[in-house]
Order: sequence, then C-alpha cells, then structure tokens
Amino acid sequence: MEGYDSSQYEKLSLAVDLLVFTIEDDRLKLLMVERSEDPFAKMSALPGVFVGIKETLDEAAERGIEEETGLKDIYFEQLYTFGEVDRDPRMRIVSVAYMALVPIEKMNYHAGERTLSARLVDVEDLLSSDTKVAFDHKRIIAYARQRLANKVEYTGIAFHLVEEEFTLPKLQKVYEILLGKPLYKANFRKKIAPLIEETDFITSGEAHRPSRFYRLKKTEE
Amino acid sequence: MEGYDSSQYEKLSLAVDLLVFTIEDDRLKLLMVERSEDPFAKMSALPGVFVGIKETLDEAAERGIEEETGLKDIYFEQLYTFGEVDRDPRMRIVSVAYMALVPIEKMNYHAGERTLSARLVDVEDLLSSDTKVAFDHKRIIAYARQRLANKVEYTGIAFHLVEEEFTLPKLQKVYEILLGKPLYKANFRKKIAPLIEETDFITSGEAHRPSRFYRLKKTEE
DNA sequence: ACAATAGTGTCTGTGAGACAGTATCGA
DNA sequence: TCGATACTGTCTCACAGACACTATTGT
Repeated sequence: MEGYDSSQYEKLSLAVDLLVFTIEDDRLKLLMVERSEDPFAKMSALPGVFVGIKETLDEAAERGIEEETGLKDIYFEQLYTFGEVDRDPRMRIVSVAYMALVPIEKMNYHAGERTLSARLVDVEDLLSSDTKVAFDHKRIIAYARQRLANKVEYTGIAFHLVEEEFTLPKLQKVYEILLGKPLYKANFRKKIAPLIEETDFITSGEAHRPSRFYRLKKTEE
Repeated sequence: MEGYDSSQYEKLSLAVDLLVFTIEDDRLKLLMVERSEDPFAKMSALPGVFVGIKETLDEAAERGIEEETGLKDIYFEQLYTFGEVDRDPRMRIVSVAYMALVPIEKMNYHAGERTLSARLVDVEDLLSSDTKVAFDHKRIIAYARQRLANKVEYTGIAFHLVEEEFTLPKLQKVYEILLGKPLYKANFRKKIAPLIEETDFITSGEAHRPSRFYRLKKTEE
C-alpha cells in the first residue's frame, strides 16, 4: 500500500477497455473494432486506450469514447478491473472496463488509428457462438452483459438506451431485450409510471393507434 | 488500447486497498492501520499492498489480507478502482479496492511492517464524524459501506460475517446492523428460511430460552 | 414464579403476474 | 370496416410488514 516505497515494484500499464452498448433492430449491440496488428490481428476486440499519467480513469474512458464515437456526454460507468497476468501476451496490462450506453439514434463510430474497422456486433450472437475474440474480451463482454441485465431491474439504466423523449412501447422493448424475456404491457407501465412524465407529443404516420412520448421525471438517476 | 505501443505512455503504480469488515459488539467495524510514515503519518488508513508485476489483482488482495490478518480463505470481492490523479501526493497510484468479510470469532490482525498499529474502527462513527483519514480512503470506505448495505438485500453476503454455524438471532442482528434498521423476527425468519438448514445444536447456559444453530444450505452463494 | 429471549400464527396491504377488454390510427 | 398496435381495468397470488401469542431456559 501507500506506505511502501513503490520503486521496488515494477510498474505496469493500465488501460481502459470500453463497452459501448446500443440497441439496433431490436437487438443488443456492442461497438467492437477489428485489430490491425498482432497479437490477434484481424480479430474483434473492444476499443480502449491507455490511461495517461495525468489522467483519471473516468477521463481516460471519456477520451476513449470520444475517439471511437465522437460522442461526449453519454452515460458511462466503471464496470470492473481485470488483472490477470497473461491477459496480453506481450506484457502486463491491467484493464479497467467501462460500460457506456447510447441510443442508436445518436450512435456513431469509425475505425480508429490502429484498427481496420469498427462495427456493431450482436451481443447475444457473439456470446452464444464460439466466435473468438481478442484477449480476454469475451469474458469482459459476458460480465458486462450480466451486469446490464441486473441493473435494469433495480435502476433506471435502460433510459440511457432511448432518446430523451420516447414512447412506452419502445422503452418496453429495451427492457425486454435486456432482460431477455417478454413483459406484460399493463404491468410494465404501472411499474415505470412513477419514473416518467407525459409530453404533448404522439407518434403519427403509422397504420395503427399512435403512442404518446414520455420523458424521464427530473427526480431520477 | 492494446494495439498501442504502450512504451509511449508512462507507467504507473497499481495498489490494492483492503477493506476488511467484521462485526464486533453489535457494530460494523473495519480494519485500519496507523501510518508510520509521511504523508499522513499517524493517521488512519486502509491497509494495502502494491500489485506485483507477476501477480493478479485477486492474488495481491489475498496476499494483503494474509499479511494483515494471517487469514486465508476468507470471503472477498473486488469493489471499485479509484484513479484520481492526486490521490497520493507523492506519485500517481491507482488503487483497486477490495472488500473482505470475516466473522469476529476468526478475526485477527497486527501492525504491519510499515505501520504503527492496526485496529478495528467503528464504521458509522468514522463516517458520521469529521475524522480525517489518509488519502481518499474515507471516500472508499463510504463507497464500500454503501455497497455492503445494497448487497445484503439481494445476496447472502451477510453469511460471511457469521461463523459456519450460527443462530438466527445472531444472523438477524447482522442484517440489522448492515441495513441500519430493526427487522421483525417472524418476517426475517420466513425470508431466510429457504437459505438455511437446521443443525442438531442449540445454545445453552443463558438465562432464557436457547436458540438453535443453523447453517447455510449448500445451494447458495 | 419470573425475567428474558427464542420462536410461531396470522391478518393486512402492496405489488407483480396474467389476461381480457377498449381506443385510435391508416388503409 | 379491418388490421394493427396503443392503452386500461381488474383478478389473483405471493410476499413483506406488523403484531400478538406461545415456548423454554436459568435464577
């Protein structure tokens, strides 16, 4: 701990790995990059950055998110820190995983400087198949997926996956995707009713009854 | 991230800070050490160790716990990683906080090599007073206290604060301390009944009705 | 017998789950 | 009018909260 003279210990590299989730076509998707360099060249990996010596972890995460997506001010939280010795075959790198959520309408991404491409991958498909993923990133994704499912139940985290103004059918779909099961409309609405407030807008142009837009009540998060 | 040549980044020191909780005299207590060196000499601090270059985070936490308490095989989990730039006034140290729980009957501790003493401090007293604590450790303690309260409600984490065989009044007390409020006996028992199983033992020697010992059912954690 | 704590029975209210019914749009 | 989706009313059941009652020890 801090009383030690730390110079007797070798220092190590600290990185932040980013899990940027969104919902597209009624599926949970995750932003991944294709690696251009070995190890794991041409394989999918999580985007990430090294933590600068004068940068907090949150700042590094924000910087990484902005580099990959151009987005600022999106929701993110620290997930867990992965510190296996041989995570990276080249050297010791400890990685702090951060999870970010962004509604698909705001989503944006592009290949980074050291990656061939960036794309949204279907999370359930990835986890249930035996697709190889670089480093220990598959495990990290599985961990994040789990956490996301848990937090949906007792927090308002799902609201970060829809725009500020949303319809209840859309929001319900988000809950269903994260929970992996269908919900009853009436019960769902009763449950979230205290968290939201009506707007004056409704959908239009579709061949069925329009739905009202709501927004999150101020008293939350 | 991992595609980078990390040598362009300065490396930093990574530590593990330990929060060893126990319950003594019906109060939540935390193991803290008194610092022998500056900065923060003579102040209370969390025990901790630096993470070795060939050591996982969990291994470092286990090693630290054993150094401070002599205990192995006690419950612990990673809490959160604190990475403010100026946490330590001397140099950049990122710290992964781990929380450990141990029943008071097994508890044991002694001053470390670079500390004056070790002791159990009352967590509520510490947090509600304006006692100074070294580094950002007070914040870490507050965070852990919060997490502990949350996890009591939806996990069996409280079982780690009692011995393998425990009476229900004792267990209830633990819940009450962690939750910060009294519980009804009857309701408490109904709630945890599915998690436990009877033993053949009961308390004796006290001037009132004896209570039965229970143990955790195998199907848990 | 009494003090003290262990342990149980049961009423009530709240909220999740389930399902059926009504409402409102475009075509 | 019809297909399709939005939205609501209500029954049931499980479970948490609250409280009163019974049980068993040592003194």
